[in-house]
Amino acid sequence: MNLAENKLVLADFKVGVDNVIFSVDSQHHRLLVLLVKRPEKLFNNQWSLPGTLVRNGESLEEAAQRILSEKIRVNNLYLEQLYTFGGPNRDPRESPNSFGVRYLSVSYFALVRFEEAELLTNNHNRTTWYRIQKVPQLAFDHNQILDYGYQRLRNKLEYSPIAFDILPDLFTLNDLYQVYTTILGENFADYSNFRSRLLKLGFLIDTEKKVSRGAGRPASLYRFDAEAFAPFKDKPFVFV
Amino acid sequence: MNLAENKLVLADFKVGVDNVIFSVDSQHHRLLVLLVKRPEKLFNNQWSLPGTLVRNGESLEEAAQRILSEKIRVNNLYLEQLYTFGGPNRDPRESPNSFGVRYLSVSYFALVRFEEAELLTNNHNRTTWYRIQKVPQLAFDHNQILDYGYQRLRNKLEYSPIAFDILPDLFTLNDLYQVYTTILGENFADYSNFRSRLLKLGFLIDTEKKVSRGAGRPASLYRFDAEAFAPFKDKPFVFV
DNA sequence: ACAAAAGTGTTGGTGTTACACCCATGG
DNA sequence: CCATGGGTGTAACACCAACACTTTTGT
Repeated sequence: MNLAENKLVLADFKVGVDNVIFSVDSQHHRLLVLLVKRPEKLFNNQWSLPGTLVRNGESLEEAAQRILSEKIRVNNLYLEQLYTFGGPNRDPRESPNSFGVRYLSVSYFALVRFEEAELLTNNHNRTTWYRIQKVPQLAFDHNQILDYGYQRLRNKLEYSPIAFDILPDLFTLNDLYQVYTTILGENFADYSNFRSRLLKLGFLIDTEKKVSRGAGRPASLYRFDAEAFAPFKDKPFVFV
Repeated sequence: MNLAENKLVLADFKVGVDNVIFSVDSQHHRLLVLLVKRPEKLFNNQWSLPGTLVRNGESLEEAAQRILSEKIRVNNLYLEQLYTFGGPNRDPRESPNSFGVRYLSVSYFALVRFEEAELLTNNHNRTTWYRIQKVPQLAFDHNQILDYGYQRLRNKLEYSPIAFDILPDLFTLNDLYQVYTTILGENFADYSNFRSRLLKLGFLIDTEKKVSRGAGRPASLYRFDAEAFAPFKDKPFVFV
């Protein structure tokens, strides 16, 4: 078969799943992403997004769940599909003339709670949280995937209640505000209005419990009421 | 190889690309989607989204472009990736026990200008525009894909200048308003404010040319200035 | 040990801006 | 008859100020 004929032949694919897993360290106001150091020969010892290849009988989302649960133990998890990167020659395992098998990556976007997340298989620090600003060069096109995930995170934060998948069950209004400022940047809204607007919407329940963090007046602990949020589902701009 | 062993084996995929191609018939205020009647044995004569399988050396987007250019000739085109559907058993060509090859669909979202779009290969009406409300049951999971694309369309319309990929180069402000009402529904904004707000933003250029459509005062024709829009890129809620 | 100061959470007020609704005018 | 433009009331937000409750500091 010559090259011209080969161009008309259907490509055979292996499908990989790569996860962009975000978390927020509220204490230090840091946005974190989970990276793993590759044990495989290819890109050996380079940092990358945690990923795997899809097995027989496994859905894409199941593969995403599997690789996630191998790296980290969580109680809470938000997971959604991000984007599919599939140009030829994005994976060095492909032969240069595009004969043979192609590699395609379906990326997933995940949020976990930093305090509850327990890193597994952390031998020799091969699985670590990285500050988003300090992410090194990654294997494959994973920097591009990460950028895309970061953008999605900022967008979703504005209309979707994903902040509550990052925060613990009980949180102060300042905690919530801090999540927004650490992810979206300092200048996005006034705290005073942020407070009163969200409280008026009625899906934040004051538990009357108080916490003191260092000096200052103790803050009320709130929790998110998913049912009360239902009317605002997919309405744009609930937050900010 | 028994079933348990097989579960650990990497799946082999063929990758398909399916396009959700939207257009708006401004004259009749109709949102349209392009459907094709399948010539293949599988799902023969059922309506479906135009799609194809990815060939050797071809990127996903190239495949999307290819299938589009086979069905329709356009001057202008907006194209972006939509979602990847890849569960096992979504395609009847897969064997029921998930041995053998899997089929995965990367869907793309496209907008074309109705007046300029010329349907090709329209023998026996096998390629047609369908009103979104009248779409029949489609092959595979294409109804689901279409729903997802429709949702994306409505979302993007609010912050992205995609309306100008639907409208001709020159349009009246009422044309623009009609695009929004036919896609988003009647009750989304006041025409008077819609007008003045968009004009104040400065990316709509009045060409001073007038058109009379039936009775009434002639309307000014405007054109979209992409450069002047740049500052609003990715700013939420420019429109509506 | 007590009082003052400082720090943080909470609440309310004011001016500006954007929008819904309505009406007048022009071709 | 429809495009265009303007005018008014309301609601939301930015900015600012006051107050409440606690820890820290000074003597």
